[in-house]
This record gives sequence, structure tokens and C-alpha cells, in this order.
Amino acid sequence: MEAVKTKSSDTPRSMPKQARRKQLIEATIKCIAEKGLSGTTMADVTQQAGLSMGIVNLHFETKEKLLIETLRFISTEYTSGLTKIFNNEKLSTEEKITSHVSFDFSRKITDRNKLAVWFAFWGETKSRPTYLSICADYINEIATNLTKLFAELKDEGNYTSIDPELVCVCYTALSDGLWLDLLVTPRGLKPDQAQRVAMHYLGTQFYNHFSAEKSSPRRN
Amino acid sequence: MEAVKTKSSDTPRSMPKQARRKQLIEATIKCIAEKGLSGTTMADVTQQAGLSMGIVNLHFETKEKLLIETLRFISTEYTSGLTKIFNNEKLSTEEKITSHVSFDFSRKITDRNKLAVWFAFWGETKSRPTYLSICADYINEIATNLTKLFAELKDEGNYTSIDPELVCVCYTALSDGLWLDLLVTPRGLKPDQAQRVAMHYLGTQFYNHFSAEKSSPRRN
DNA sequence: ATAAAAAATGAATAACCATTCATTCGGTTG
DNA sequence: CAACCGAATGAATGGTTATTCATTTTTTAT
Repeated sequence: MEAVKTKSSDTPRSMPKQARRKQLIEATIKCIAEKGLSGTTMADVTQQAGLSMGIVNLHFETKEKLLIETLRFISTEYTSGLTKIFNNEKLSTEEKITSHVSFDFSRKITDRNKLAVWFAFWGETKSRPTYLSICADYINEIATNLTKLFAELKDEGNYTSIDPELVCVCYTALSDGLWLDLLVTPRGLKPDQAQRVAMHYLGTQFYNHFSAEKSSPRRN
Repeated sequence: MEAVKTKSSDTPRSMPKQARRKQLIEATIKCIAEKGLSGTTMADVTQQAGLSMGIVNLHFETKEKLLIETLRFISTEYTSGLTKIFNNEKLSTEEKITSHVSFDFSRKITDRNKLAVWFAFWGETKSRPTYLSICADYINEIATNLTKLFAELKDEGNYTSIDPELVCVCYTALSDGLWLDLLVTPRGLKPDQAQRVAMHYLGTQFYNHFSAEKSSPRRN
């Protein structure tokens, strides 16, 4: 309801173009979370950003392009965080996997505003090829890396009967589903409990590395 | 693009009210899948149903109410299918669980049109309390029943270290996430492979009941 | 067969909203 | 300081869309 400039101070006209675009994308995320994708208007977005009507067309040309850039923004934020972990030479395979899981359930990622945006776009992938291809791209990238990690840990730990690809599909689906839980029943699971559920699954596969602690999540 | 009456024959004016409403809800599902929730107009829905513009307002009052009834429709279809399994006296606990999983990945449920509708509404739950409460209701109902089944199987099979509630949360999240996979990467997992992934998880918990066959799902 | 009721129609209406662009603003340069 | 230029503004425009309701069509009751 209330229209608040995120910061009226960081809005000088001299801002680099990139920064203004980011400001608008962040306003878009907030609007989608608050009003839904179908309820988000240009007026909403610009008002949320504390700017004037025409600004989106100036920086993004059309509303549709703003939405596409918004999807790209959250996709990139997610993949780049994971890539950083994957390429971190200082971490062991086990630590990389643990970090991956921690990242998946970190504040930054499980912010309900952003979860709402993810699901809003997923819901439209069937009708918008552009959304679908952006999603398919990041999914493939992550799956490749994660499968490698599981294959490495399989070797290192001498696990004989593990199928790394299967574990990757299963873990990925599980974390997506837990995100849904966080979005739809915020009174239920909390992010740290969701993380423990994810680790519980990994514990069933890599029992020597990820011990299953006795800490059951509780629904209300 | 092409506007096709689903069946021009089943459209007599004498149709019971209930049937006309169902016809419109099914047209809505198709439209949401084809054009997205934000792109679905009244004209689209009525044309898809092979009827005239004013018909939705006659039967549902407003567009918003039509959408709410559409969400209720798919929720009810899902829960009533599961409830039937849960209450089927002829099935053992093990068979009930297997049937539950089969149902989750049956044609009826993994129809991409319906998956698109699920995700479209999930994406709007944060901004629409009505959607949220409909979702919360069916989620709770199913979780209660499924947790009971897992608790029963735990007793019957003398599994000591299983937490039925945890398994329920984990299985539910997993199947939601697999649905996302079926929606977003239709060239990847197929429903029967997704079902095997779900059974793979249950096999890690109830190893004496759900043997883990060696049939890994393959991504393209 | 006829009248009354119910269901459906679709053109007209009114609200909404993305986009445009003439104008204003602010920073920079010489 | 003056002239310039890119950035930003927001009222005006035009296209879209939910909703209404007078009229038509069909069913049901008598």
C-alpha cells in the first residue's frame, strides 16, 4: 500500500545505467511478491522505485523486457553463487556440497519475495518460450556441476551403489519442493529446518559423510 | 490460436449448472496453460469453451471467482484421488503408499496443462490470501494422511529409526519438485522416471518394502 | 400450443494500463 | 557562467479487457 523509495538518496541522475536498471529490477521483485505477476503494473513498479512512469520504457523498452531481465537477474544471482562454491579450490568435495546446501537455504535465496518471483515465472514457462529457455539454461548448468560433485564424493568415499545423476535429480527436486513449502506454508517449515531435511536425504546416500542427526522438523 | 469448442455437442442449454461451470473451469485450465495466468482473458476462456462473452459472469460473477474455483477444482481433484486410496480398506499400508506415488505421477496429475496451473497459482499465493488458504488446506489434509501411512509402515516393518513426519515432508517436497521438472524440462524426465526417483527415496527409508531397482533416470 | 422462466448472447460501457513524447531537470564542459 | 546533452518526468494517447444488460433463444410448465 505505502509507496516507499528504497532509498531516496541513491537516486541521483548521475547513477550508472546499470545501477538504475538494478533498482528497477528490485522494485519489480517486490511488486511481484506483493501483487503477483498478473497484478503488477508499470505504475506499481515505478512508484515502488520512487521514480516516474516513463522510466521503465527508457531503460528496458517494454514491460515484457523488464520481466525477462528480472528473471535473468534472479537466475544469475543463484547460479553465480553456486558457481563460486563449485570453483572454490580451498573446499573439499564434501565441503562444496555442504556449502551448496547452505546456500540453497540461506536468507538471500529463501527470501519469500524472491521465492514468489521464482514460482511466478515457473508458472508461465509453458506459455513463454523465453522464460522456459532461461530456466532450462540455469538448470542444466547447475545439474552438470552438482552431478560432478556427487560423482567425486562417490569415488572418494568408496560408495559402490550410488548413481550421481539420480542423486542430483533427487536433491534438486527436493530443494525446489522445500522452497515451495517455505513459500506456501511460512508458518510451517523454517529455512534451517528445510536445510536439515535436505541433509537428511544426502545422509541416506553418503552415510559416512552426512550423518543424520535426530532433529525432526515439525509442522504446525 | 485456433478456437475449438471442446465438444459442440455437450453444450445444450439444459445442462445442469454444475456441468456448465465445470466446462468453463476446464477451458480456464487450458487457457492458463496456453497463455499464462496473466495472459488469460475472459474472451479467451469463453471462446475456448465455445460460448459467449457474458457467460462467465453469469455463472461465476467475476473473473477472480472463476480463478478461485479453478484452483479449488484442481485441489479437490488431487485430494479426492488420494483420499480414495487412503480409505480403501482392501489395500495394505504398503500398497496404499505405492498407489499414492503412482497417483502422483499418473497421466491425470502430471498433465502439463494442470502442472502449469498449479505453479501459476503457487506463484500468486503470497499476494492472494484466498489462494494461500486453499493451498494450505489441501496440504495439511494430505500431510496428515501420509504421515499416518508412514507411521503404520514403520510399525509393521519394525523400522526403528524412521521419523514419519520427516519422511512425509521430504516425500511431499520431492514430488512437488519433480512436478517442476516435468513442467520446465519436458525433454528431460518423463513421468515414469520421476516416479522411480520418488520410489528411490522411499527405498532409502523402507528398504525392506521398496527395493531400489537399478534404473537411473537420464537427462538429455 | 402457449405462456412463463431460465439460459445465453454480444454489443456497449467504463475502467485500466502500457507506451509515447514534449518538456523539465541536473550535471558537465569549455 | 552559458550552452549543451543525457536522464527523467508525467500528462496524454490508444489499445485492451472485465463487466453490464437489453435482447434473443431454448426449456419447462400448464
